[in-house]
Amino acid sequence: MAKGNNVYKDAYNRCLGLLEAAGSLPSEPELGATLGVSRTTVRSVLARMAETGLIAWNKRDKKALRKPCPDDFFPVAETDSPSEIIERSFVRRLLGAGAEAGTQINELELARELGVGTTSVREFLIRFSRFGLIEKRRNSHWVLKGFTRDFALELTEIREMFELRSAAAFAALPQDDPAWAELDRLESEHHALARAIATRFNEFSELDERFHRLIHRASLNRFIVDFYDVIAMIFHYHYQWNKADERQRNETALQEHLAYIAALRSRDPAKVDAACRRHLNSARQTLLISMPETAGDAEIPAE
Amino acid sequence: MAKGNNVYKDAYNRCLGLLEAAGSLPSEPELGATLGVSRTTVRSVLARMAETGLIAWNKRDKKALRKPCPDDFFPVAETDSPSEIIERSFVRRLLGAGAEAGTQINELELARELGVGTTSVREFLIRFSRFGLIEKRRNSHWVLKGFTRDFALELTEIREMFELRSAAAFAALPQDDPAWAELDRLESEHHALARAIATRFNEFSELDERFHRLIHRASLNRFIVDFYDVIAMIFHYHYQWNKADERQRNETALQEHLAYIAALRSRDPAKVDAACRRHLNSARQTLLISMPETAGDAEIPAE
DNA sequence: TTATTGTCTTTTATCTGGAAAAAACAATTT
DNA sequence: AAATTGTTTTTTCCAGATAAAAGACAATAA
Repeated sequence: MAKGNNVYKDAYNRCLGLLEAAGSLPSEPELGATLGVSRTTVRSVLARMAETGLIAWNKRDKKALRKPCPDDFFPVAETDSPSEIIERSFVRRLLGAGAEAGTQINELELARELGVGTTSVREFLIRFSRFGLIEKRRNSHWVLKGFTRDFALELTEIREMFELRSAAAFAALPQDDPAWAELDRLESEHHALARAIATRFNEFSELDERFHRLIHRASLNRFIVDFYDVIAMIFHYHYQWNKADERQRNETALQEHLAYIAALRSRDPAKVDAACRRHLNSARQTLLISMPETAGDAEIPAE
Repeated sequence: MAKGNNVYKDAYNRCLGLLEAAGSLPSEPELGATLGVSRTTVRSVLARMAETGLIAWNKRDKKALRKPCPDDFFPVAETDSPSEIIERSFVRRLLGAGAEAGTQINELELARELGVGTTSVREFLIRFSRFGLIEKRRNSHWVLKGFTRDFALELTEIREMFELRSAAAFAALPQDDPAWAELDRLESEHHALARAIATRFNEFSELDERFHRLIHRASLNRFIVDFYDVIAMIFHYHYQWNKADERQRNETALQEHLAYIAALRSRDPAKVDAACRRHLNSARQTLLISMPETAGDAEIPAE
């Protein structure tokens, strides 16, 4: 037993999408670039597509012979890498119930439950430790620190410090910096979403992340930029199953973003600071309200 | 092949020290606590000590029979875990020369050169990635970002932000907080070292770390506390072979610490801020001056 | 009783092996 | 020539195995 072939399966599934849209496929290197995989994987994908009669593959020609049907796709469960499987399942437990602070984490047990090797679990835990939710006892087990109110407060404290600084840096960016064009684009997306907020409110979180990452990037500081991963992880998973008031919450945040964007454009430090503070305050409130009062009494969502 | 026995060897060596100092050894659990290992390891240590005629071990009695001689110690090279071996050697290269930004890191090659398994190398790289000096390409190699001037500036920017906030929090600590007593203790150590600075200047860096960690802890924020690990790593390794002006540098810093401590005691936010700024400024200057102008032209110290 | 020792079980740390994926190289095709 | 395809080599990813170390339980001594 060795490496799984999830990269291939995932690339294959995505390639089916491309095929359906275009009717034929580009060169191997180009395909590799768009799918984010090597040519070796691209060729495996093409080989199978030819085999199953999806395309006629002759050197440069890759014409679609028929539309992909649902059966052509690999089951999504098989397109995840062990590390993705572990992350989803681990974070779900962690942010959900039954995650009393102080609980110890057993690598072997986790590996068995999830059907992955211990190496993957270990590597995941090491990677995950930077989020400040678990801690290692030297030569011994990991300990859960818990997704507590304290954690949320510590997280938001840093976030506010970093974002205020980034926003100030953003406002000071020269007029020809590409970030301004990117901000324009994001603003239009905000307006578009605002017009259809009643039905598309669930698209906000992705926009939110792109917006804040853009701001953070203006800091030109890798530690600030990287820290946004922690925030994004928490928001991504926590709100995924905490849908209370989602629509209202997103609508408010969207309007705050628009005000924030206007402030950035004004390039007036005081206005930027005020708009940024207002938004971060409400983001903090939203997070705190949606959290269990004491660790461990949140609802666990069905898998 | 499996796990090495470096924990045992290291514990054994340290236990020889205890034996020499005390003439006899305490109970197994107590010994385990002082050495930071389990009873299982303690018993292996005792067993060997009995075998080699160092102690007479009969249940509760563990009397020294003779003084440990140099031959009794395991070679220090054998007391390091693979992960420690990798860290030292990797960081040495990284902060030294031949570490052009953009260079790619080969797990297999590194493992072979250092005589360790690839798993250890992988785990090390994952752990090390939080320092912001390397970056992973998905499904591919790691890339060196380099110990550059930019890195130093980004690092110090965060450090200053965090420490100013921590220092303010420290000054606001209630009078009965144990941190004040700890500060008193550190102050005396500073005074003691100041009196003997001519000969003991090299003891400063350890004191420096303890002092700054104490300050940072007052933030009560795990992200701030954890970030000090990045700073400590850089200072630890970088200054280990950059000894230019070490004495003068340490003497200046020591005096700045004393002023900083006095400011904290005054509990006057403006004074704290000023003293903290002064020290951080000179720390930044020191780091920048001691760095190669362009990445890769530093001297590599002999191993 | 309570701490300590003796023994047994579980878990971690690390190496190895091998398939998947990437990367490098060579041969074609436009 | 420049890009694309065909082929070979290298490297990563991950499961499995195992000795070391930790932890748990039982027996014994103070």
